[in-house]
Amino acid sequence: MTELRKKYLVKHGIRPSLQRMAIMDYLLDHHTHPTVDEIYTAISPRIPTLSRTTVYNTLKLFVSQGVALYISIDDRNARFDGVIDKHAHFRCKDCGRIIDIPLSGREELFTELQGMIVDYTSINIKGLCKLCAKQKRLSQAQPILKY
Amino acid sequence: MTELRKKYLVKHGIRPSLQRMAIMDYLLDHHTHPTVDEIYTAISPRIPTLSRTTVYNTLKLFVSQGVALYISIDDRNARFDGVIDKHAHFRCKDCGRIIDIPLSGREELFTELQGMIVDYTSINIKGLCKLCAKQKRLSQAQPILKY
DNA sequence: CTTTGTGCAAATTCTTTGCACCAAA
DNA sequence: TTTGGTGCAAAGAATTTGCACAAAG
Repeated sequence: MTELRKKYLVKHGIRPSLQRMAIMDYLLDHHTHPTVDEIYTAISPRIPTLSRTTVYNTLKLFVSQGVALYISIDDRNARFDGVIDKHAHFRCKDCGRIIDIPLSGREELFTELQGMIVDYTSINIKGLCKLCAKQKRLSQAQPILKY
Repeated sequence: MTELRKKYLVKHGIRPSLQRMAIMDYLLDHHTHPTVDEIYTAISPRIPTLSRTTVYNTLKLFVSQGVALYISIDDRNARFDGVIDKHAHFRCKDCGRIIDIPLSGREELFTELQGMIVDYTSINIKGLCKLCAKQKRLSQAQPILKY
């Protein structure tokens, strides 16, 4: 398990330090598109000497080596994704969750644009997620009476 | 001209102050997806008392009233667009320019996602623009000799 | 022993907030 | 004369930088 993850990093030219493994583990175990702070807070107890700087450094390295994606759907913080296959991101304006939206193939456009060289296309969708949309529908169907 | 712009703001529930008109003018005259600072720097000479706070306030108002778009393709700064019809944005990693990419219709997906309510979809593309791609091709074709 | 990684503290940058003054309805 | 707009200065938050020490090849 740990060996597998180690190999994964090495394969992408990343020396597998304790911190880097822990951060990669976190990304691959939690598909929540975490912020730097979320990662730091989660891992900190296990690696008490960990610093935010290292988390920043590591994520920057991961992105440059192509094992993580930088997601800019949240205006406040940078978010990161260890799942690197093509998919869109949906951000719910009520609960704030960021949900993966699979691309069915037809949407994988813009790999070529006359004369331009496309590296990467990101699709960000904003609105209400299923749960929040449902709650809204319910609260509208049975409005709270105001006296 | 000024009357037209005034009417445009009023139509969208925005009181047309000098500052707001100037900022909307700037957005509609420069399709460069400017940052707050770029707008501030450009307009400041004509309105010497202008503050960055007002630019922030105004852009937030514009976005909430639907006359401007918030663009998060640039990791460093918020960028804004006065052109509100659907199009994608391309950011060149060399020159940094942000270029509009028209959507041919087929790409205007994600207006409905089973159960979710979609407000807005943004498509951000990164790579090399035509000019920078050309320059790169040329420099590779005629490499500088090193002695 | 030389290169690379980590982590602290300070600095920087972008954005927001609180508040007083000004302007328009 | 009340509501809304502007702008200064300060605060806040996220990220970067400089540097010294630690670890690994």
